[in-house]
Amino acid sequence: MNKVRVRFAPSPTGPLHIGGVRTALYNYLFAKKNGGEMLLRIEDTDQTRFVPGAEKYIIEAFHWLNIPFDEGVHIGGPFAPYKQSERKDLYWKYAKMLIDNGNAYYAFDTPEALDEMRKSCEANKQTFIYNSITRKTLNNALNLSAEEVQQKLDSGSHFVIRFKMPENKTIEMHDIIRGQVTVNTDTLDDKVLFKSDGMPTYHLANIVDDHLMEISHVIRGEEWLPSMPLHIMLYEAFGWEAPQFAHLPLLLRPDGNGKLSKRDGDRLGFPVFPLRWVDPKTGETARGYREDDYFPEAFINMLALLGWNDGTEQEIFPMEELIEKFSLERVGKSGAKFNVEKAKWFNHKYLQQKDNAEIAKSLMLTLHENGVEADAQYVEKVVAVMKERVNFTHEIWTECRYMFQRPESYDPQSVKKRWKEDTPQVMENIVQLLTDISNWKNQTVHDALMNYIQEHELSVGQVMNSLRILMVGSSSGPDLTTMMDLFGKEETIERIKIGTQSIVNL
RNA sequence: GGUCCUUUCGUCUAGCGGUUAGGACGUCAGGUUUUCAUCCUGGUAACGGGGGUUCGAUUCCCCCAGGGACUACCA
Repeated sequence: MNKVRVRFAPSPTGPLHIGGVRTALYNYLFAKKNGGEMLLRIEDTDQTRFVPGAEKYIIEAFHWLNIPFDEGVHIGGPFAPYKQSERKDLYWKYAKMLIDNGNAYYAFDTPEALDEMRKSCEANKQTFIYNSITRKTLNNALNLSAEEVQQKLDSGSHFVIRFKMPENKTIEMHDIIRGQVTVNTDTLDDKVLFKSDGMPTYHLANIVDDHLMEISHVIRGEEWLPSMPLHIMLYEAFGWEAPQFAHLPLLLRPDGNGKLSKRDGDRLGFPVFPLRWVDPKTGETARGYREDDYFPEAFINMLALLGWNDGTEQEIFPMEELIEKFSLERVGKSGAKFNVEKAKWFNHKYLQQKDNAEIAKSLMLTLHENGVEADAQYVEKVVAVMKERVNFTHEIWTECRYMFQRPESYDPQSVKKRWKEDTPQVMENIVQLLTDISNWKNQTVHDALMNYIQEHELSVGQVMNSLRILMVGSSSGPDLTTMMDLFGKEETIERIKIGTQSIVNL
């Protein structure tokens, strides 16, 4: 087998969505598994759809994901340039080559005329196909003399170049994921290869570049399956060896039907993009996994398992293991609905494995943004006790503010349930008791409280939960004396005093 | 409408002719905990329908139905 070379070839028409990320990921895994290379090529042959910032976004996304390319627009390489608009001059030669060998022809039909025909066919419940039958009656070189064609070209008439699809030919193709796929050429049309604006279409540019860049495997989304026959025919027309194809199943919407799309994220409350995206025209923003505080490793792990598994019951795979175990043969055939809960679960799993100091570092940023300055060592200790309780780093702040700030209010329900007539008196005694503790530690505080409770024949739950309300503001949170240990003696006593006063005043 | 792809618990999936159809997320119940969460244990829940082939089909074939993609001088 030739060297494995794959490509990821997005169009810079907007942010990369997670389906695209998964396609790139599978390309990457496949390449690395087989000791091959992966390149990033920008397919910007449609000038009208160009979105500024999209290319930068794509590169940044892969940087965040820690998926490196071996060659590409951003790093160059032996087959540069890697942007199709910069390769523009090259495609004409290949289009001409197909004309010369009879596999393509000039066509002069106007878009309006074709539109008209499509409409009238539709009205008659028929499908207009520009193919071996209809091409005989249309405005193209096949129906004109060489002189007429030359005259049109010389006079600067707008033209396109179309592929001359053979008549009634059965094409049998092989897809690594889907196996044998068979199509009859009569259902296909004479696709435009070269547009009147002087740019190639996707089909031409893609085939030419894949060939020139020595791509061995084309791994792409299933939306491209219908054009696989055209692409195979193109390789044949050029006399080139075609790469192997693998068409990945699509990522579907979690609720209803259809392909996962840009809008779904906001509606359903989860990002469909790796990074936050701000539309340069409208200013609209779309959430990103990075900004939602997912670990890139967790995000990748989740995505990898959406359509692939290694046949065992393992679900947590670090990147190295994904590379080691990945195979296209084990990629599923049917579309997968995206599930946010599972995504969160993956992040939870990765959070538990992470180093506390590292989490603390990131948490400090969140704290800082919220105007909280905390000691790094303290934050790390908080992380150690709190991380198992949350899915995301930032939740150690949003869900556990009491670890950094005194409660601002006291949950009425909890107070009603736990706060009794004699509680203020008990708290006053406890303040005294705690004040006398010289060796402030989880254990000593715990023992002191337990002794007090026993001596006064109080209920453990009653006392501890009242204290918890004063520490946290509600009936939740980690082990009480662990928390008190973290807070320190002074803060603990302050919280008891302040809280008791506030509740009494209610 | 046409073409192609696809179809196992609510979701992601294992299964590649003979299984009590397994796992994970979710959900429910119980346990652990001074609370909540985590965690642990257990339960719930699936082969779209109809024909074949076969001693035997979730598994192979055909038809239907559902779902998806494509059907542009967009990728």
